[in-house]
Amino acid sequence: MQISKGVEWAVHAASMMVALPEGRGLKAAALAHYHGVPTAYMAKQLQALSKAGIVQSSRGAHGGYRLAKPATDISLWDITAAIEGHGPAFRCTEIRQNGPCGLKRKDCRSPCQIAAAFSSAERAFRDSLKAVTLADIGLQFVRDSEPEHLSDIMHWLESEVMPLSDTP
Amino acid sequence: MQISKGVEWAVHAASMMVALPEGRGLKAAALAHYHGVPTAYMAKQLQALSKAGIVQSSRGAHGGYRLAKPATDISLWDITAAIEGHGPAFRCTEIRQNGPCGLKRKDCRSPCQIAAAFSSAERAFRDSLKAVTLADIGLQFVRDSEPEHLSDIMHWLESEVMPLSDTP
DNA sequence: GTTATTCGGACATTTAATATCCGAATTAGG
DNA sequence: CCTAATTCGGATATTAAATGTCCGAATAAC
Ligand code: SF4
Ligand code: SF4
Repeated sequence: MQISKGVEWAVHAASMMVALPEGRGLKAAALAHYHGVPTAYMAKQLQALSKAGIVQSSRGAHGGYRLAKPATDISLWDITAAIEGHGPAFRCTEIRQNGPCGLKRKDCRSPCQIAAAFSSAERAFRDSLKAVTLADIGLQFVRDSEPEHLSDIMHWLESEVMPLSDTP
Repeated sequence: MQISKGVEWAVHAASMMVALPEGRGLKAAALAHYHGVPTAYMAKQLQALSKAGIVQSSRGAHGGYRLAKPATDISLWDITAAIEGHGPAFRCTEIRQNGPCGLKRKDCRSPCQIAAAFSSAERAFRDSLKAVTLADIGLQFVRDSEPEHLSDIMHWLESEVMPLSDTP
């Protein structure tokens, strides 16, 4: 019942990419250094986002990552699922088929009330995260931050994002 | 983002206790054997339920477990929290304080939008599980099961529950 | 008081999360 | 066109957590 901390890192990295100019990217090392986390492990999360089609990667010199689609089309659930997997949190092991009063497999066609209740709770969790997009996060962040802090970030971005190829 | 399978076992065990006659109990070994799971590990889950005040335990000869309060007052969330802990699934490591543009601690008094979104999603999850009680599970189980199967269970219960002390 | 029985917490083992490394692929530049 | 620099990608260690096991403390029957 713990969410991997890689999810937190991935969300932060993706949020940073929202502010990127069109056709530019950020390399994994820069994102890791900015957030003060191990480079190789941050790269692993970006890899997962890439496989899920959330970010686009360019290899070789002047390569890096950028968002693969508009920020309004990327929800927090998309990122969470990309890192943690799409499988359900409550894993039923069908122990009702065990023991002295075990049911036959044919009597287990429909999930029991217990499994249904957890499934419903997880759906509520997912729907809540699906309602929040990276665009929302970015907008609120700009609103709530000190102008001075935003200026620092823009400055850092320019120093890292400048030398980038625009070919996809 | 995985729920321990101990939760599944604990819910099954607690559901079984709903059917117990007043003042009777079931020992850990019986519950474990009935569900076809390791005895000692099932005992561990029951221990957690006991500490959380969900079940009451009696030691010594003819000891065992019984529900500590009415089935209508025990929700699936109560059981889940007893096994998995009450802490949040999304653990914020405050990485916004790291790196070249790190914020000062005093600027982090309020949680950011990311943490707030996950907190809200978890609340939705909890509320959904809180709405389902052991009484609901028991009632639906009786409705959906074959009479033959219920008869088997009653038979087994009588053979296990008979020799029990009624002193708390 | 003795003994049989059961829960309780302390102790191994296995699995998953965390962190790291080096090769494959691509591009810039000559 | 070829080379070298650079970056991503998957395979590989390490650490933490979940899973599974054991024996002592406590209780009740006799
Ligand atoms: S009865 Fe429900 S929770 Fe139990 S094993 Fe079957 S589907 Fe899973
Ligand atoms: S910005 Fe939000 S998610 Fe990131 S470290 Fe701070 S509270 Fe956590």
